[in-house]
Parts: sequence; structure tokens; C-alpha cells
Amino acid sequence: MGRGRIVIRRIDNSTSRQVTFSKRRNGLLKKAKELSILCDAEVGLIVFSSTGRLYDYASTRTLYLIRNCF
Amino acid sequence: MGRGRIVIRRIDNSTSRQVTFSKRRNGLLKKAKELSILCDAEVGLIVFSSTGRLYDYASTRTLYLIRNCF
DNA sequence: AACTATTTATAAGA
DNA sequence: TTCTTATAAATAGTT
Repeated sequence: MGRGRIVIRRIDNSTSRQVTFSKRRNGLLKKAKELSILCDAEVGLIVFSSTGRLYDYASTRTLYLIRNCF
Repeated sequence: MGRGRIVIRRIDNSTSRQVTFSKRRNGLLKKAKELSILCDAEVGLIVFSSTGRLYDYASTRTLYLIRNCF
């Protein structure tokens, strides 16, 4: 899905890992939202970066439930 | 991302909605797992179908935390 | 942060 | 409904 194929294993180089995290995190959040809209499904997604920043998406009240866990 | 472009809105036809749900749910779960492995990130994903079935992925202990909410 | 060659996901069809 | 395939979309490597 890019200039070359990659193996799904931890990316060693921290800069590359950061860049890939940013790209794929955005892609994942977009697809989570699309799934909930297209299919009328409840979706809750949380992503923590290695630096502890939180990114999330939830279709309705799911997010509140999840956040109450932390 | 297929034979034609689609607009992101609720799919009216329930059969099509079911089929799309199945395909995209699998894709989303796969990408959630890839993100966690590639980028060493914590990822928690839960999806409820309209019939109430639960599908999920979590990189480590996230899932347990989420499940305790329900 | 943009670009683009290429891989991957998937909408429609069989 | 499982498999196929044409095509849209995501993204790896580059600039």
C-alpha cells in the first residue's frame, strides 16, 4: 500500500514509526467513522501513542463509557 | 475503493449494509492490529453490529478495561 | 508537509 | 453467499 511492501512488525526507526503512526492513525479513525455511518453500527476506537497521547472516535455514547474506564 | 465510488451515508438496503459491515469490520480490525504492531501503540477497538454482536481488538490490557464498562 | 508509485481494501458482479 | 475483479483509497518511500 505504498512504494514498497512492508512486513507487519515494529518499525525500529523512531522517526519512521512516528510518521507511520500519524498516517495510519488518521486512516483508522476515518474508517471507523465510515463503518459506523455506512452500517449504522456502534464503533468505539481509542489509540494511545507511545508518548501517551490519546486519539479516539466513537459513534455515540460509546466514547463516554470508554473514557470512564480511565 | 471498489467498482464504484460510494457516498458515506447509511446504506438503505439491509442486505448490502450487512455485507458491507462484514467486509469493513474485518478491514478495520486488521488495520487496528497493524497499527499497534507497527507503531508500538495501544489500540482498543469495539464494534457492535445492529444485532448487538460485539467484535473487538485490543493491543494489550485495553480490552479488559473496555469490557469492564459494559 | 506534499507527492506519487504501488499496494491494499473493497463495491459490484459472478 | 462465497469467490472474483475492476477500481477507489490508503500509504511507503521519496522530495
